[in-house]
Amino acid sequence: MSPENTPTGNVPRVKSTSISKSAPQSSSGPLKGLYLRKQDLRRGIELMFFAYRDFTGEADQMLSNLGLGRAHHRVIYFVGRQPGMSVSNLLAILKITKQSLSRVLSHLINTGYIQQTQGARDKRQRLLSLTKKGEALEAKLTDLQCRRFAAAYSARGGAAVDGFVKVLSSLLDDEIRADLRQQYPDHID
Amino acid sequence: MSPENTPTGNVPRVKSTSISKSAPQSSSGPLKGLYLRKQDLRRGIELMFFAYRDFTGEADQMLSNLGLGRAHHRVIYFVGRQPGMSVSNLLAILKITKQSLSRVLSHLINTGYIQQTQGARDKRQRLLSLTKKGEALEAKLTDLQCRRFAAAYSARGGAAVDGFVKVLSSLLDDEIRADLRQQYPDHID
DNA sequence: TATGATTGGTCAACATAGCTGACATAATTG
DNA sequence: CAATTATGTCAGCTATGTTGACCAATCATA
Repeated sequence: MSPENTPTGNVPRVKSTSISKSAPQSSSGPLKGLYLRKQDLRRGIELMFFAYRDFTGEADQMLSNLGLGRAHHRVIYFVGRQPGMSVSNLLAILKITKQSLSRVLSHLINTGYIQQTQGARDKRQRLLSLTKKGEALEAKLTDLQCRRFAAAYSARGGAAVDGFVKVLSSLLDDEIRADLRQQYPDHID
Repeated sequence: MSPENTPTGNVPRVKSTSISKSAPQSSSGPLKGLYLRKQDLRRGIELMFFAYRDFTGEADQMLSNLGLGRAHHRVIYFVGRQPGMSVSNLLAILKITKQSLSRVLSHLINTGYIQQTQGARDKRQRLLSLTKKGEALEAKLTDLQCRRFAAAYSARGGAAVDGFVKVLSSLLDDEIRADLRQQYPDHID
């Protein structure tokens, strides 16, 4: 059989785990707020897993047709977001080693998606930017993901989007949240 | 390049991107809803990337101390969530190949985190469940992640949590959303 | 100006976690 | 009995992360 999906007989049913809606919670005191029940927290965990997978899935598919992977996508995305970015800046965002970055970045430069120019103030710096080809790909990939977000956002409305952004922000490590707050002037935080 | 952002400076400033809150949007028709501006959608993309990384980071660390990885965590999590689950069921949830699953699952069985029993109705099935050792690890890992969610949820309140769940649900592929709706009786959808 | 720190690159080796293809075994089902 | 299903296994490939060791150019400063 095709090993991946097609549950055939047994669909992911989870009766046994699901505590009934109004059942009191064993591990906690009284009235922690209904959204803090263990089942709600676990739903959050699972939603993150599934949503992240689906969110990246379409782009991953498009990338693999070009012989690229998700790591290339990240580089293209963040360089496109901030052209003229230095390598160390990119490393700080991605939080991977320079050896890991080197592999994908060299490939993107060799295949004409990214160009680098020497820094004016500091000549050691390689300032990265997208080529026309890189811009075209970035636009296609970002459009794909933006469409998914636009659909979700408009299906749920502004109040839901607000809550979404607030909660996601609070899931971040403090340091990262501070960075993002700087970058988005009207960030909800 | 993409017409929306273009900082052209190098610093992580995104001033040029940030159209003022009430400014009309160039690429779209009138009044698509303020949260549908390109910058808002990109913020969503980035929040997903950073939040997912931070969300998994602490557990990854704990796992690596035990010589395990994120793939093991997923298996432990979903088996813990639904004890007695069959291998094909798990494959359907994880959407990886049986060869990939085999590697981590065998390891978890050999190291005593997971046990399997023959199915009663269908003797071909291997029904998976956590051992005591597995339960202990699952509890530690899930608690870590639940604490992060509990902090975010209580920092932002029930309305925000509601929006968070709604938007994440709408980011899912339709098929997955249907599955999750079944599993959570009071799922917002 | 000499020294040390920073920016960036490179080689080599390794680990994790995905993938494909091919094949095997046992049990169920028609 | 034959086909399908559930599961496992061997072999090999790829993408993307990791360490560790070095090197070169440039910058900043004592």
